[in-house]
Amino acid sequence: MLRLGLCCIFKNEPIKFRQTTAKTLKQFDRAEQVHLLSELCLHNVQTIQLALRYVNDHNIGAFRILSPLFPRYTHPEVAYKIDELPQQGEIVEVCAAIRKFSRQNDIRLSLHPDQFNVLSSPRIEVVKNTIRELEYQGVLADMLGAEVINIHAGGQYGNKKEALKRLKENFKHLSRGVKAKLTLENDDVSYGPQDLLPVCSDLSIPFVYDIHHHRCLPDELSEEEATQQSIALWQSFGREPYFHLSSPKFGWHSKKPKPHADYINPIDFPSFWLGLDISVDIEAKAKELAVLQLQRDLDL
DNA sequence: GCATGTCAAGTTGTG
DNA sequence: CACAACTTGACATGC
Repeated sequence: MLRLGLCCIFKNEPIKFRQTTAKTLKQFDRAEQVHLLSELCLHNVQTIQLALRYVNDHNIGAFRILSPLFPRYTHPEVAYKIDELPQQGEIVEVCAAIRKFSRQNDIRLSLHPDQFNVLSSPRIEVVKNTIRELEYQGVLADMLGAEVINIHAGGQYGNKKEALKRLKENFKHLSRGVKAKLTLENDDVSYGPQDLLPVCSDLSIPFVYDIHHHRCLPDELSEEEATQQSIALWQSFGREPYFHLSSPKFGWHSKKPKPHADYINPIDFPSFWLGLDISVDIEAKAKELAVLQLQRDLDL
């Protein structure tokens, strides 16, 4: 079965996550801070429940959880742990319900930490912050039952080989739980499938194939080859492959094909993906509307 | 209310 | 050299 996945948020559905900033929090004393953070964390996990109910009702098989679900969890000046929050009990209960619901209904959950997470950086501070953030994502993943923590390989710094070597070295410093969930994804400017498949193989982690990025940054591998090699790697771990799909906002012939369009043009869905046992996250600005539209277009 | 500026963080390519 | 782009705008502030 091919399953489509929804990313993070909704366009039309009244399912909204909440956020705050460190600047706001710093106006309050610690007791007030944890009170506000508690409200936000509880609201956000309850909102995940709404989101999963929606995706289950609409035959959507995967959901990507937005990174700041626990707002400012790793911010150096306001960081906190769930067991500091007044509503920790409720938060933990809702998370248990989320794990149960997604397991019973076979909904895959993933995380995609944002661009500040760079395991290949030559700057020690950057790597330190990355590890801190990835460990937070690991906590989130364990609480919610997410299976994948997916990141990019980072910058080139004029020497991709050296950068990937640093990435592999820094990977060792992650906890076992995070290592078991981490995946690498090809990006649109630096690292293609050909660069990352061997790295993933070395690290014994899966490779998330983003075909839009591959079209922005082609390499010697064809789309079919990248697909096959990614599937082989996922299957070697007994796991279902994860792919990403988006359409270019300005068309493939424009100067900049990178920005994502509101919807997926069915032309951009590779015909050789049909019939495969894979999860395809739909990265489109119209969110749930784009997923439903593609389901109709592909006759799923 | 609504418009506007701000928010922790990295790296690259474009105009 | 400023800014957009990347998985994603939401929130605080000032009128």
